[in-house]
Order: sequence, then C-alpha cells, then structure tokens
Amino acid sequence: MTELAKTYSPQDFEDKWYQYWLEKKLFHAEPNPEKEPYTIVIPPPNVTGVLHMGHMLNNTIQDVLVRKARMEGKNACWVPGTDHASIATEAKVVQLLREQGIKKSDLSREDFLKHAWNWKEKYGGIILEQLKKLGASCDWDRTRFTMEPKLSEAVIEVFIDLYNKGLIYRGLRMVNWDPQGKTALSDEEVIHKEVQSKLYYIKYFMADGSEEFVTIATTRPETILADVAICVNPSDERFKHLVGKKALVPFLNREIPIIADEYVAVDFGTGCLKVTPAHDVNDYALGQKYSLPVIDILDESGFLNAEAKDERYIGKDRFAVRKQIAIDLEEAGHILKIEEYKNQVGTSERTGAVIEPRLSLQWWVDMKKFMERNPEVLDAVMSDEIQFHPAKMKNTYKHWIDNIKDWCISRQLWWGQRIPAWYDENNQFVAVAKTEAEAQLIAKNQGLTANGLHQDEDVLDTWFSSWLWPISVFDGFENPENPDIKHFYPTNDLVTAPEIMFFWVFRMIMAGYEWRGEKPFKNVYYTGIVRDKQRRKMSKSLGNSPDPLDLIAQYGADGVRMGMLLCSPAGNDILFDDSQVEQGRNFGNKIWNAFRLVKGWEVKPDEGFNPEILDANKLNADWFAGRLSAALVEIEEKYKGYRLSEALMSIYKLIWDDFCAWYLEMVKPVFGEPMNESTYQTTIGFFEELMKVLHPFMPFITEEIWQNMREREEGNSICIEAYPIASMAVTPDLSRVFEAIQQIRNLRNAKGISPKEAFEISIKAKDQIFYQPYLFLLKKLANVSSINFVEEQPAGTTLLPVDTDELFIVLNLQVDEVAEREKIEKEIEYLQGFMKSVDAKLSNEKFVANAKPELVEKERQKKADAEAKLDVLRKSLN
RNA sequence: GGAGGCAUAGCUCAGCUGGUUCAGAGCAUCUGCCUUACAAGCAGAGGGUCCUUGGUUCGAAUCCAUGUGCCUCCA
Repeated sequence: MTELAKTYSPQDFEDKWYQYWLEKKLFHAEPNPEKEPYTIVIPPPNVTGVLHMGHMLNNTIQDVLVRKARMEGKNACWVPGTDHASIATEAKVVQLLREQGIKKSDLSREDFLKHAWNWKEKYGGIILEQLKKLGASCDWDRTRFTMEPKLSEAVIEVFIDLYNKGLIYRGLRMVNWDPQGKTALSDEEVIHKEVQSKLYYIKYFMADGSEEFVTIATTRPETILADVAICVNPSDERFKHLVGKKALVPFLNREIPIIADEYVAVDFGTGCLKVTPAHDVNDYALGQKYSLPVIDILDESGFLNAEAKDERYIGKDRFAVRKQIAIDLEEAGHILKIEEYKNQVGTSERTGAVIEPRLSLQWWVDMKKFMERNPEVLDAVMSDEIQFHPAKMKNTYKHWIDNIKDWCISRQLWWGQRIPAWYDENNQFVAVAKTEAEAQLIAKNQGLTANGLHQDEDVLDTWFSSWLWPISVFDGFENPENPDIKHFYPTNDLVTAPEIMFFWVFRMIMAGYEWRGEKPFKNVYYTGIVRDKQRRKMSKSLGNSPDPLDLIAQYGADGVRMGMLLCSPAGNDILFDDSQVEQGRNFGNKIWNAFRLVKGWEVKPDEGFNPEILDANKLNADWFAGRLSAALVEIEEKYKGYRLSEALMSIYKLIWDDFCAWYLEMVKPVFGEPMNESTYQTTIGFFEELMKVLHPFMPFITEEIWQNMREREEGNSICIEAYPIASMAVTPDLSRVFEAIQQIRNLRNAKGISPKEAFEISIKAKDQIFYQPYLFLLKKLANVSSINFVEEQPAGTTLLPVDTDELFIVLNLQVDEVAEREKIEKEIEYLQGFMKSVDAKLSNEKFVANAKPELVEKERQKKADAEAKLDVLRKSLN
C-alpha cells in the first residue's frame, strides 16, 4: 500500500480480511495438550432467525473474549451453530405450504418433514452468514445443528436414560396450550401480558327454584359452560347458608354444588368463585380435591366443542363466543354488571396466541428429583464455582430453583426429535425405547404381547436439545471420552441474555452435572436487553430496531461493535442509538488518520539530528511506554471483572488521548522536517501494540493497519499475534509539564490569543533541574519561544500556578486585573475550605486514634500541599 | 399478590472492604479555532442538595431503616 485514503472507509477492507482469516483457518482449533483450552459455545440462534441487535451485542461480546484468548496463546475455540426451533420453524413451513396451497393435514409426517428440511437447507444458514459480517471468529468447521443426526441421537439417548432413571414421567396435567401452534408449552415459553378486559358479574340462580342467586365475577364468561361447582370461603357469613345447596349454570341449567374452601378470597370479586377444572390451573386443583368432574369444552384450536352443549356456541372460536355469550347473558338477565378490568393474560412466546390452560397427557421431567440427584446445580452457582456476571443474577437463579416446577417436554409438533415412547393398539403405553424392535423386546420381557405397536406422535421441546449443547457439540454423548470433549469441556464463558437463564443456562448446568459430573462453563455473562432511546425493547413489531447489516454497511462492523460495547456494562440494558455507532466509526477514523500521519513521515537516520530532538524523543517514548504499561494493567483488571465496556473505554482513551493527542504531538516533526529513524521505529512499535490491544474489539481496522505498518509474511495475522504484556520500566512523570502546557493553552483560550503566537515565559520552580529535560517539549506543545528561570515574578507578567511552582507569562495586552484577582481568590477560598476540613480531621482525636496510620499520614500530606499552594496564590495577589 | 434489582451531571454509566486533591468518565451542550494526520477534527468551559426522611459513626454517595419512583422475574 502506498497511498492511504484520507478518510477511514471500512467497506474497503472488512470483507477482504474476513475472507483471509477463513482461508488461513485462523479460527479453527483442534485439541492440543500443549495449549490451554479456551472454549465458548454460541447460544444457538433459531434457524428461522435473522440477525437482530440482540445477536449483535451478544456475539460481539463473545468475539471479544475469544479473540483475546486466542492472542494470549490459548487454544481458542468458539463453536457456532443453530437450533431447530420446533414451533417457530414448523409455523414457518406450515405458512409456506399454505401459500402453495398445501395443508399440513394433507401431508404425512414424512412428507412434511421433507418440506421442513428443504426449508432448513435453503434458509437455515442465513444468520450464520450474517455473523461473519460482524467479524465473529467462530470455528466454522465445527458448525452444529440441534437436529442433525448425531445431536438428535444424543437427545433420544438422554430421554431414554432419564426415563430409566425415573426422572421422566408421563402425566395428565394442566398445561399451557397454544391453540394456534396446537401444542403444549413449558411455563417459560409463556409470556404474561397485561391487557384491558372486562369483568362480567353473572347471576347463578339456585336450583331450588327460589329467587335467590349468587353473583360470580369472571373475565372469561364462555367458560361458564364448563362450570362444575361454585366455591366460597367457609368463613364467609354471606354465603354460609348456601354451602351444600345447588345452583344452576345459566343456559344449561346444569345443577352444580356450592362448596366451601379456604382457597377463595373473601375480599376478591364477589367472594364467589366458579370452578372450571378443565380451563384453569387452580380450579383443576380444587376439582381434584373435591372429586369434581372435568368438563373440557375447548378443542385443540380453542374452538368450543360438543361438551359446551349449547348449539349456539359449539364450533365457534372462544373469543367469538365470549362476545356472544355476554350479549346472550345480558338479554337473559343474567348479567348484573360489566366492569373494565386489567388483568394478566398468558401468550405464546412463539405464536403470540393467548394460552389456554388445558388438561392433557404430556411428558415431564421431574425437576425436584433431578435437583436432589444434582445439588451442585444450585451450589456451584452460589459458591461461584460457576460465576455469574453480574453476580446479582445469583439471587434470581436461587429463587427460581427454590420454586422449581416440573418441565413439560412434549410438543404436539412434527419438527423435532420424536419421543421414543411406544404404545399398543389400544394406545396403552408399552415402553420407552429407541426402536420398535427394542420396544417389542421390552414388552416381551415383561410378559406382554404388544400388538399394533406405534411410536408417540409428539416431539421434544427444543430446549430439550439445547440443554445438551455444550456437551453435544463435542459429541460427548456419542463418545464421552473423545479428545474434543476432554480438551474443550468444560467451556469457559457463556454469553447470553438474562431472560433465558431458566430456559437454558440452568438446564445446561443440570445436564452438565448429570452426564459429565462437571459444570458446563466457568462464567456466565448476562448481556442487557437492547432498547431504543425511549427504553422500549427493540422488536420487529414495533419496527424500532435498525437492521444490523444496514448499520454495518453504513458505519463498518468495527464501528458498530465499538458503539454497542461502549455503553453496555454486564447486566445493564443498552439504550441503542446511531450516535454511539457514529462514535465507533469516528474512533476508526481517528486511528486511521494517526496511521496516515506516521506513514507519511520522511524517515532519516539518527545521525545528523539535533541532539535536543533526539533526547526529547527518547523521553517522550519512555513516557508513553509507561502510560501503555499502566493502561495494560488497568485493561487487564477490567477484563478479569468482565467489565468490557470499561476495558474498551480505557483503550479508547489510551489511543485517543495518550497516543494521538499527546504522544504523536510530542514527537511530530515540524512541518517539512524528517523524522529520526529510532523514534519512527519506536512509534511504529507502540502503534503495533495498540492495534493488538484493540484487536478483540475492532478486528478489521486493526488487521488492516497491522498488515500495512511493516512487511508481513503471507499467512500472518494480528489475530494470532501475542497480546501485549505490561512492562515494569520506571517512566518519567510528565504531569507537571502537561499541567504547564494546559495552563498556557487555557490562557490563550481565555484571552483569545492565537495558538500561533509564541509566548515568552519564566518559571519560578522549587526544582529547576526537573524542568531541564522537558524544556524542548514545553516549547513545542505550548508554543513557547523562550523559557528562563527566575526567583521573583518579573514585572508585567501574568501568573499561572502549576502545582507548587509558578509560571509567568509576558502578555502583550491589557490584563483584566480584577477578573484575574477574583479567579485567584476563588481558588484560595476553595483551598482554605479544604484545609479547614483536613484540619478538622487532624485535630479530631478520635480520627487520629481510630483511622489507619497511613490515612492520617495522607491527611498530613494533603495539608502540607495545600499550604504550599496557598502560599503561591497569596503571593500572587500582592 | 410473591421475589429480586435499581435510583449519582441533559443522556448512559464508574465510584472496590465508609475517610474532600473522588463527586468522576464518555457522549451531548456551550465558547474559540478550516493550526498541512484527522471538522468523523483541535483547544477550552459550564453542568450534580449523589431520590426523600431518619439512624449508625469522629466521618456516609458508600452501611441500616422508612417513604417515593422505575425496572425485571414469578403467580
């Protein structure tokens, strides 16, 4: 490269370098006993997914961690892949088929799956391709899919294993039913939303023909058709006389008993509860307790079935019936009143449909028993064997485990691993087995003859695949002793969103201990949720989410990565705004131009240079080396605490402020002059180190610059360069010199004096020698033409206090004496206040007695410094 | 209804086991600069009763309690 573009344009090189990295296989890892492994498994995005801002954030963080580890010489392995997303994918395929005029019900299971696989082959990899745009350094040779044969086999084996251990059972229970997806959902897949609805007050007349009635409040009037009882609190005086009597269900005139149970709250609604065991979890429990019948009036689509009895409603959707029955009840005089009411309604995470509690036969994991077998699942997190970042997430984790419920794992779908359970011709359960033949064998061994053996029609919950991910991607079920799993497991870091702590994180920990006897990861980093400026969650339906690929096209992947990470401490939501990405892009531009400056220097051997320049540059380099080391230590600390935003901010300031604003200005030759060889080399060396430190965050620009700063051999890359280590060298402290420079610049600003106009200055210093090496620097950066040392303030000069020294400037214009005095007086006032508080402390016997000695000493030092400063200022007033 | 979290500059956040050179950073704002690397820039400046009220302490942004307001999860 000879000519560098004047502005940074990431589009020119980002794709090129990504291709290069792939070609050189820099992201591929094989087990290597010589190297310390560092592993991350990606939270597999849905095959149906397209990249959104959440993915961007999440995967950028993973990439930062894995790139840093790789540069540290670890055997870094980031395993990518996707999950099959049962409901979402099946819904997509059904939709696609419908557009082609094909109904799912017209297809056999096999044919449907063929369509589904076709769909997956065609669209399933999109999101992984998008991750490449972002720079994700995944080991693509290891890409896995939760429904590929090996992983599916693991799922089936795990199911059988758990069944044999007595941890899985089949049971008739109330489940969350998605009438649109026509499947059961786990509790975690139900999203509760507040909705505005109506509370209907309905009269139920007594069966004895009297005029008496009870009033019941409900938001779901259509369910009265499934009522089997009315329940009141036994202590409720209003209804005591009615307990044991019977009431009539409106329209149906079914006689239902009035029972009493503590469950009913006296002060809620009317104090009377209608009991519909088939359509409410709590009612179901009540029904069980009092042996009440169960009348299920809804079919799998949420339409009323024949059990509803009333012809007006049979075959109609529940919401249509709700409207209609309200009108009919009103006309029939059963409605006392209707109130506006806010309540929580469960909706399906995938389809958005309103969930119906529904009684159905499903497969469950017995979580309590599981936890009894594996107490480490909780203990490991509480004891920080597995560390959560931020740690406060531990509370939530514990609370959830303390209230754990069984996990419903069957789904009434086709896309997924089919449950390996077998039934006979009467649909009686026979066995859990991998194949029909094995099931037959089991039956025989139990002395059963199983005719018409057939497999369960349902598939397993997608999370029942995902929870095995850290093990299954390394084929740890197929061959638990294989070199991959032995080397790469347990993994190091997991980066995920807080809302899937229970869906996924918790269950992976369960699986880890159950099948490997070992945690699946050492650290869990919870990202925030990406929101817009109004704190709304970014979502497709709101349309408030920018397309990450558009952003990358506009600002470059580095800019987007930087913009996202600058404002996203672990566990905090990120309020996304384009301006952040702009800041990232601007930073890229800054680096780009610094590189242009350095590359543009004409370099000549040190011989023949003014020794003053050579000496000064040597000092400059020493100073920056010190800054760099200090920053490296600081950055390392932040990494250790998973404070990536802060680490990035430190790097940002190191490059922008220390390197560009100070160091480069310090060594920059005057216009037209050459740069001396040794300083040039040192500077390039610094630049190289800076690029390495920044590389995990901004992989593309750092590679581009790194490749161009020196001759590189084919196949080399900054990706695999050694990460910089802090040195211990003692370095000059320039803070007083910088302060002097800033004071002078400040003065120019305040007085409106051009930076081009050189000043003559005098210094009254405690230690003149100190300044000697830096006079050249002071002149250069503050545009000072001459410096001399004095004992007293020369006449007609302005004083600038620098630490405890005094700086005098010859100003060729009228000084505003009054303003000047005011400023100094203000400063004196502050220092006096400061002194007072320090004195108060020092004269407080209890403080001197109780505080640590070094603290007291510090206070004394403060006092001495303040006194010296006050001295300077007071003198300047005279 | 239950559990947890949060409250510091206009915005987003730091502030570790209490101790005024810690009230701080970045962005935004304002002022002055088209100073030959960068206007995607340079040099500066202003801005906060650390949510309220109590308490513990020699000393509280920091610990405790109360109230208020927001958020998340669960029912």
